[in-house]
Amino acid sequence: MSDNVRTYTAEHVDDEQETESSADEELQCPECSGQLATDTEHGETVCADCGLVVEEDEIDRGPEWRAFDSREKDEKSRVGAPTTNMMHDKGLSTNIGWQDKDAYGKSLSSRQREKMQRLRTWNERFRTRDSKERNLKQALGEIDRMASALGLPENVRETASVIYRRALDEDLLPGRSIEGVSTASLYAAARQAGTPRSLDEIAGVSRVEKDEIARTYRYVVRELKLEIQPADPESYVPRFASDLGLSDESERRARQLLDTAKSQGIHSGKSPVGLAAAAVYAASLLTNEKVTQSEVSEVANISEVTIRNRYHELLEAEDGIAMS
DNA sequence: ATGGTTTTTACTGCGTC
DNA sequence: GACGCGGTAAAAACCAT
Repeated sequence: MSDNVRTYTAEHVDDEQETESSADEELQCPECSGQLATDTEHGETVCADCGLVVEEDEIDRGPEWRAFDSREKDEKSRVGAPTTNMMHDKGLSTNIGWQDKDAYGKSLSSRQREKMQRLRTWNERFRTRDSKERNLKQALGEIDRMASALGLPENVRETASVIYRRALDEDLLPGRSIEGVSTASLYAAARQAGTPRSLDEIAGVSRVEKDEIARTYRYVVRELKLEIQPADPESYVPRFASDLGLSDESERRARQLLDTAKSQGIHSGKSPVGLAAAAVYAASLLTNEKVTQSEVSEVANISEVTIRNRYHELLEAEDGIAMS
């Protein structure tokens, strides 16, 4: 059972990414010919694999037009102001008394009792479904807001929504804040999609504290059995490089450094961000494009010491290959 | 809670512009 | 003298147990 769930998600997520990128303008990267997700509609250009500029901090002014299955697609096909949480079902939901009495206070026949029991069951089902829908709506708004602030592409938001929805379905919410779980979902989605953001960055746009995000994230990942491999250092490279205004050449070198490091297993246990930052710095030295350690540490949010340690290791690994 | 590992903080010395 | 860089020791953060 749980196996089913897992494989389903994995495939589902993959599907989504592919259809997403191919639905947009088909752009293949000349360098890496990897997946290149552009979202011209929202003014974002994001390529996970190769050295294309990632535009950050863009504001998404698109309509709330998200659909999660074909049914919702039909219902939601409209443009307009986002639905607000002002719409309560205030007084509109049904309530069925628990006593087996009719309106005059008389007891019901056993057949009637059975019927009422069935009605209660169904009513309860619909009621909780409604509350979940409201919950979801709020969470999606939150996810969208944060994703916009971080300049994350559409497919990441989709994935985040899927994760959140599953968390909701599996009753992971009680005891946790909606915001916390939305943030965690987004964090997870960003990593799964290969455009990771560090916990710090995520925490910067969330209303929730960093360690709570981390806690919730771990919890969600464990409960939903999400398979999330440690972030690939290379996925940080383009962002850092463009933040520092480095050439494509440097970026290529940085990747190359990381590859050889990986092939030698230098990278295990080390923070991916640190490695990426070090690779970028090292590459800038190799191509004579002056960037200082402190500049790199600035954009990567990593200490200079770590950069130093890592980039020594990177260069050593490179030399080792060159010798043999 | 604990212990091992990694990252950060703070400080110092060296060379260069 | 300020700046970039390298190294070190101790503290803090992180992770698995």
